[in-house]
Amino acid sequence: MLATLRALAEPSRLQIVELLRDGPRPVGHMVKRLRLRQPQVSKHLRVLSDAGLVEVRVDAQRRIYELRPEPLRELEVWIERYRRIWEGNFQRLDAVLEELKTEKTKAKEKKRGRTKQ
Amino acid sequence: MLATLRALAEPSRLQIVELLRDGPRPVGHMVKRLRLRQPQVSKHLRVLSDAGLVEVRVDAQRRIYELRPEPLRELEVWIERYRRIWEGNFQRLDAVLEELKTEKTKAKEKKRGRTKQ
DNA sequence: TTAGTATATTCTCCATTCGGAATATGTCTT
DNA sequence: AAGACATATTCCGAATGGAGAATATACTAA
Repeated sequence: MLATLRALAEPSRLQIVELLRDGPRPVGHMVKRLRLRQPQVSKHLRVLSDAGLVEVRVDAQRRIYELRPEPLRELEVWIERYRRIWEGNFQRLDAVLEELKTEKTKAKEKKRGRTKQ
Repeated sequence: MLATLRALAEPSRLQIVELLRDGPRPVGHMVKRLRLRQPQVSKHLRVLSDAGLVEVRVDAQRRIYELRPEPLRELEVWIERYRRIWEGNFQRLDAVLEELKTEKTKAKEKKRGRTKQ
């Protein structure tokens, strides 16, 4: 999860992933497409590979990189848990504030005047 | 998109976001939950705020932070575009390899013996 | 074997980023 | 007003991470 995010949170790597969305590609193909030199592309692919986001297939001197679905699925599942944020409302805030207030045993329930607004 | 990923790709910030999944919370609440001191929490919240992932509401001396749905929705939409990777197959690889081969005008169509496999 | 092609790795430099400590700002209470 | 409370900001040092250049590895072709 975190590994996936860290790998994706870099412009060049995100570009590589988007490129691979169209299907498996050899390194040289990406070098031409992106504004990166071959060593950087290889290094980024290494990171993506360590994160499990891509896998390699060898074809003679070529290395064909391909997206692996699992990490993206995971990420999708993770986000799904946030769905209710843009669907139902949840506001159980009062209870939490209460908890904090009463921590100092200072129950004072009279604030209605919000400073800004 | 990238901003969202960058903001989420940090352990403490990811924790903060997960914490806020349960609803809006003041800074002090997070300080107690996480293994972070108040200034670091504020700093991370700053980053999350700049990325549009959270918004603040002022309540006296308290700042109540709350998740904003938009960036997460965006992220979800982005991932949706990858669905076919774990659903349908796409393999249009041959064409790409061909393209690369013929670039040097060296049309040689006889490789059947993949090195490994 | 030698040359050529495709990709990976190493090293160095520079910028970014995180945590800690100290301090600043703003609000409440009395 | 003063002091307490909640949060934000600044400065610093250490660690991380990315780009470039040079080099290494691996396979192919002749």
